[in-house]
Amino acid sequence: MPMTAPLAQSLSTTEANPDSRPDTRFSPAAVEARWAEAWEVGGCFTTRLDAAEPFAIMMPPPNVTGTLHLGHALDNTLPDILIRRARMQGKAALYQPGTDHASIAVHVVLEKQWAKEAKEKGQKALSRFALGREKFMEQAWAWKDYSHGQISSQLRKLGISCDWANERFTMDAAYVKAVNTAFVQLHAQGLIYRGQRLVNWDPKMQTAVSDLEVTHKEVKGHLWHVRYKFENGQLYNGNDGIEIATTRPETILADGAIAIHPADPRAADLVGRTVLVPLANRTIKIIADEMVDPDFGSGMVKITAAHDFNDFAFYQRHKVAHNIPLINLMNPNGTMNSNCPADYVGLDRFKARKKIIEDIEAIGQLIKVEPHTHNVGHAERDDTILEPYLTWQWYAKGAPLAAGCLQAIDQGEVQFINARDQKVMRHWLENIEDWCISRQLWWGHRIPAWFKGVEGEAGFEVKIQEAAPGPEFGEGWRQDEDILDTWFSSAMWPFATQGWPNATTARLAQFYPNSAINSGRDILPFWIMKMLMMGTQLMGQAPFKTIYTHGLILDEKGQKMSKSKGNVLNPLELMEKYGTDALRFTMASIASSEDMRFSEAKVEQNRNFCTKLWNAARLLQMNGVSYNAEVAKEFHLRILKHPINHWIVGKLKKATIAVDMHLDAWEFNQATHHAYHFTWGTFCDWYLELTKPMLAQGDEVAEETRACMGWAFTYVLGLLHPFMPFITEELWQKHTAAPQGHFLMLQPWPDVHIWPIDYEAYGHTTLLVEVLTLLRQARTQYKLPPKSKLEIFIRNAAPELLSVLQTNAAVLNTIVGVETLTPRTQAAGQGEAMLQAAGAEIILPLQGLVDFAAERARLGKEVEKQQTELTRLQGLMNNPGFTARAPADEVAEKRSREAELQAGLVGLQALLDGPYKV
RNA sequence: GGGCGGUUAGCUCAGCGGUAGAGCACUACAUUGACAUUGUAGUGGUCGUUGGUUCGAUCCCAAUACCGCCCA
Repeated sequence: MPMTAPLAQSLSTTEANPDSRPDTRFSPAAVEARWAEAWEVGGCFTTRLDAAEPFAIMMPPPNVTGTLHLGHALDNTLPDILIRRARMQGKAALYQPGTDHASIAVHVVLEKQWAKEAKEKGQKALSRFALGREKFMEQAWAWKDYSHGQISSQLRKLGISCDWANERFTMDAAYVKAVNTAFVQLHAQGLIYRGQRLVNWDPKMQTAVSDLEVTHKEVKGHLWHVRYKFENGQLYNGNDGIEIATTRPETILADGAIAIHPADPRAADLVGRTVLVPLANRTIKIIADEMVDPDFGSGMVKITAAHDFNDFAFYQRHKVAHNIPLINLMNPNGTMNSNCPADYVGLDRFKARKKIIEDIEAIGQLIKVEPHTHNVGHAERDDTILEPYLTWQWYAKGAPLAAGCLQAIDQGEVQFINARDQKVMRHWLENIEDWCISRQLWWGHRIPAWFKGVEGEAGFEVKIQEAAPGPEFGEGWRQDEDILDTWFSSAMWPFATQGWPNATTARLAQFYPNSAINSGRDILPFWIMKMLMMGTQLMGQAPFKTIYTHGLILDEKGQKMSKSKGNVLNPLELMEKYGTDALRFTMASIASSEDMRFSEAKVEQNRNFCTKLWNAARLLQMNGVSYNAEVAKEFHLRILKHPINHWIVGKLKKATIAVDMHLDAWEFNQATHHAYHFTWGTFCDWYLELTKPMLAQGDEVAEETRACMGWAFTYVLGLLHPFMPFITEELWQKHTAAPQGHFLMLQPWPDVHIWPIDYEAYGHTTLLVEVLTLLRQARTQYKLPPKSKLEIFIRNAAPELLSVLQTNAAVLNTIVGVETLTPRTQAAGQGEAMLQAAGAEIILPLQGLVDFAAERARLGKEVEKQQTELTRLQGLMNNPGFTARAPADEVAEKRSREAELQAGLVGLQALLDGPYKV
């Protein structure tokens, strides 16, 4: 007989067509696209700008460098869960979307593209300098449009509920205005200055990068030992010169001094003498300084102030006393410049190194070469070996900006979800250096500074202002060619997105400071610290109240995901295969401040969870249960009679409280744990099983149960909605009696605190569940045929236990096959098994089914186990320290457990000594 | 060299003062019944080591070993 006929009769009125009976599996693809659009069209994402309590989080703006990866999925799912809950709680929830122009990263992307295209055509790769600034910017904007389109469509697919109407890009006109204003203000406050010093220079991109963007890597190189001769063939202690070891021989041509440790025994003899720089034939002084490590190399080092950070510091200490030259040997692209002898001019820095070694060897001054491993700075973005390089740059003063942040932290204005972040942040702030904020790139915010004359020379002038200097300032002004570090603009994200510097915008007043910020721990110093600086300085208040960071997503083997390793998982593919809800739930369930191992198996597990939920809905539907807003509204908890219905209300309340508590604490993994186990383990495995016989009764119990099930499931959907928006919306809409244009997404969050709970009824059901569990165990253990029926007895049962078991005779029958349950006073005898449950003895007549030896062994083990626990408890009770000092409920609890064990042991022992005696 | 973490079941991880939990894996049984993307039951751990605090320590403190990340 086909299933559909009887089913159709039991369908709820809203689902009259039998053909629309849902399949046993949830098909996410169509459903997701439909709701993503309906929510947006239905205005669900629009931020309330009324007096509601604000809850604002700024999206960490993805770089417009391509498409999103799993890290983005995590970064956006977590805040979206809180935002969706806040929206349901009736708050003015704002998840501020937007993208970051990602200056150097976009430069790298474009250059890679050109290199690829050129290779295909067999041509030489284009450089941005050949293209020119204007054409370059056109290409960059085109790329931005492409990447932005990808990103926003992916975020929509992820179900991220942000206020798209207010989306921002860090290079929008209004944002540019904000950045310029910030630069001018910070300069006026004396926090930005121009300085000439060594920077980390990327010769490939031809720009400065900040200290934080330098990755130190171990590189296998060499240590070249070179003889520096004394002038005119002089000898000291029989030597015609000194030995200097260097890892960078190409800088020899710029040597300005030799340094030796003052405590070095040779120092007395050598300090103050001069030596000849090989090949250059200039004389330089030997100077004492404690920076030298006497145990490294030859114990003396050459000083090349324009090409080494330590040497530059040495230069600052000694330049006045010793008139040390500061020689720059390189062009911005890493080739040797005209300060070198003609033979070297124009050579690439690494070719020059090779040639210099050859030339020094040719004149007999190369003593030896040793292999040597050392740390070399690489550019984080393009992996080029960086060059310490002398340039003029703009700097932001670290210390005063950090002071404001430290004050905000000290005063508790900002809370760190992860205590360690506060330690790390303090460490950064307390050891801060000035921040190089200018970059010699094009894609970004051109610095609002105007120059006249040659920098470093007399008559040079600078003006800091948003517009070009007018004619009243005379001719010859030019705007600084440089742009700002990307982090300068993203540091303003919490307020520049809300209308700053226009201080009167309602959004700014409502949403600043933001409620929280969320990001990967890896950008704590880049972004979160910079936002703290800008916020405290420009807004006078920390930009957010809560800081949450998470670790990195690793693959299932604990390795970093990377294209070269081929272990990258694409969120879009996972969403297609398992559904967005499964991916979102997985993200929340693995969220951690530590690095997280991600695996497809976890997504699969959560896809199964979706299937479970889907089929639970099917069961309700097949039983004529409606679950929707109307049912929920008309349902009155106070009129509930049946203890099992009271029980599920209590369980749902407990689960919701737990989910709320963990979400408040940003403990997403714990929140999903409670939501998952309540839904699957309590609601589906127990409640939906317990209610089957209740519904079959067809009386007022069935009626009440049907109503309660529908009510409870409505709230289960609400509870799960922030984690799994699509499937929950689909199920809710499928049967909802709510008017058109209503969404689960906008339903009130379960307000469980007003739910009355009948704890007595709840407790009785707990007893019932305990008995059912024991009987299930017994059925397995005694290998009872699955469909066999039992006639059992109960002894020493408390009246409430007896009552709940008798009330639920149908449940006992359906779930554990108990046909009759009869109280009796006689203990278990021959051929009977005894189970201890809820303080009573349940007796199963199992004539012929019990292996007496095995049963004796089991009971013996049980006695042993209980005896061990009893002994421990008795020890505790005899310990006056415990009874006197432990909390009273703790003592009372142990005491009652002790009594329970004692009674139980008597029963077990009686069985062993009586019917089970060998 | 400095800073910050981690070490709990075969694997991945929760828990964090009253001698331990989940998912996966594994074992047994079940399957016309919402769901085999299933159900029921079970196996599996001296919570890295050593001290200390405490009536009581996986949990707090200290030392130590190993592993990891960040900075220099």
